[in-house]
Amino acid sequence: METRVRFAPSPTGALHIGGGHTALFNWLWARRTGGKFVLRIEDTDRERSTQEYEETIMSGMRWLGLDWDEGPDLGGPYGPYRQSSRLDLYWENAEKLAAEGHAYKDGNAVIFKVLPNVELSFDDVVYGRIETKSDGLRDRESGDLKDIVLLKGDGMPTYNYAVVVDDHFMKITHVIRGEDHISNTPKQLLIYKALGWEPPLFAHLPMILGKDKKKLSKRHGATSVYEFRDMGYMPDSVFNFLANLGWSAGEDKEIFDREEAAELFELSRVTRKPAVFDPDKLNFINQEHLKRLDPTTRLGLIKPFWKEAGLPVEEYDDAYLAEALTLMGGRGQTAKELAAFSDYYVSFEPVKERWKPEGVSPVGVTEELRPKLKDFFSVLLAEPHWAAEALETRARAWVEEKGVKMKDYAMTLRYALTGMKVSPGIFEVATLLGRDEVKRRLEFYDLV
RNA sequence: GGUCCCAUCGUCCAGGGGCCUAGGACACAGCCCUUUCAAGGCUGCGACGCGGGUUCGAAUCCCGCUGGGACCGCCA
Repeated sequence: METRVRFAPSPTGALHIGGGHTALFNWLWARRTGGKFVLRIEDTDRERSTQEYEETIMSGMRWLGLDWDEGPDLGGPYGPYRQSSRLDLYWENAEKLAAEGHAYKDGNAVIFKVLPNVELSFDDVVYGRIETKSDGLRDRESGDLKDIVLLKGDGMPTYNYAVVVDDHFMKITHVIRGEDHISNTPKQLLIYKALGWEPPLFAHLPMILGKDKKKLSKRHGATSVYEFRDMGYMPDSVFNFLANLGWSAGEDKEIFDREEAAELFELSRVTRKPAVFDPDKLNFINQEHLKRLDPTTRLGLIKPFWKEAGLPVEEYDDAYLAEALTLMGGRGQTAKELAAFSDYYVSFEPVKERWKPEGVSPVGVTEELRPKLKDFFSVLLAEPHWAAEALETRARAWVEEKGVKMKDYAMTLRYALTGMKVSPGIFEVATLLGRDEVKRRLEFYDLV
């Protein structure tokens, strides 16, 4: 039988990390088994659901590379895929439950009667056997057995009811969702039972917690996938990072792409312990993916951040800019960081803003030192073969002759060209910047 | 309060009776490389929550405790 899984967000906010994690594992399982991944919108909360959020969630999923096979935009054989368009189905089956005595009406609402001592144990694909009875479904204060609202006063179904009806009619084979739903499962099982339907397999996923071990929320800073995009994280990295939460590819493999993950994924390897979101690890994974990018892709990623910083990106050709980024090597953990670290290739302005004569490590540009620096830079600028190796050879010869330290002069050059105390090899930087630009920058600081 | 779930380095994972003096990764520290910072290489720091069993042997199985978490909405 074909595997059918679904991700069923309610459009009451952007796609957050926890939702992305759930969607990702569903996607992985669908791709691994060659099955179908269904997107269903649970918009039964009329107050909070909006069309905008629905679109935001969908584009968040697309950004992560989680494509679905059936959904409100694509349609499919078991639609419609928006709960607000499936009301007849909910009404019909609620009516049936009421007619058979499983439910009763309370005004417009239809409420499922919970009987004591009903066996509701089930075998969770990741948690194993979960033993419970209907007796556990008690009210917080009164402690009485609590009936389950099926249809609300406004005619909309509740989550626990709609999810059963939809999963059944959409022929979902595996319900893969967060562990916070384990305790909802018995209620749903009760409804399956009353309706005489075969329940799907359940596979619950460990929660993602913040540093304080509490369920990840806004308090923990960035939680929507878009915030990560805006901070300069790549979708491949966020995907990779999320996939490693509650699952491992095995064999110490932790950097991978979607295809590899889809090939290796196994529900049986999903862990049960809640996972703490570690931004350091995300940074590392992002850096790894950043390093693996080809120059063109990398440039496409960095450009927006340069532009955002107000740099005249259009004045340069792509080959030059790509070369600059190649020179940057493994520096920077996010696109934003890499863009900030490499602004001096695109403009002299940020260099000027950072420059302080005394800021040059370790000695600063003192008037006493200036003549020597001028001599050094003049010699460099006079180098006929404008290439990193030739410049370095020339510089080494000069410092050796003068009996001074390369570091003092290289650092001043670095600072004048980049406005930073750290950069790739400064002769490489100078080479790429070109003789004219190097001269311009040095002249500006009266260093040549 | 009730029900359920979970428990290996600070964090993410591996290990599921002997291969474990517990492995990898992030982070952290140090060294090498070096004109600086990354990258890379090497080294170090660092965990089976506690107590009982079962067993020749337990991180691994069982029980209890403790500690976390989730749910108990006409929210999803």
